[in-house]
Amino acid sequence: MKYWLMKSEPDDISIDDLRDSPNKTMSWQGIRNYQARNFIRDEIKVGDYVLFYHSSCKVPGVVGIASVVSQPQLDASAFEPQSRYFDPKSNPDKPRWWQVDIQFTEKLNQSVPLSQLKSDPALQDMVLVTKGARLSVQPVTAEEFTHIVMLGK
DNA sequence: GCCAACGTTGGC
DNA sequence: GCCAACGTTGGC
Repeated sequence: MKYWLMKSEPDDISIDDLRDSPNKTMSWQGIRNYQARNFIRDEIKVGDYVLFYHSSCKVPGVVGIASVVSQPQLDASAFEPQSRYFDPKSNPDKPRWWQVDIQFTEKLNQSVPLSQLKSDPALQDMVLVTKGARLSVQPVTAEEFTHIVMLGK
């Protein structure tokens, strides 16, 4: 089982939006970065654990836990001209972008802000802290995952 | 709103 | 294949 961190802008989709979705599940559409796409397409498996991260907001940080509940699927929003995620270079014969479904598990009792992640000696090797500042889907170690969840209790 | 960091594009 | 120009992300 693997562990991931996924970012979302809460003004767009927040942890509460995920919790309030049908079956507490959403298709994670709109990934338009190749490195993130490769993780989604090639490495993510059903049952993997996800730290849900709020970015581009007042207090960025980890706010909850989710899990992966589908195999990778084509991201059909790339084919829809009216979609904000439309990509004319992707088409069903030559798909470029992929998605998975994720399901709400729980909201942390207290969110763990980026400032805390950055200052915690146990988390200095996190992709988020080192080089992944702009990567919207990134791997997390089991130790990092457990540690962050503990901080949020 | 600014801007640093980084990714992508495209000319050569 | 290099690299300049440009676009995007995301913290502050």
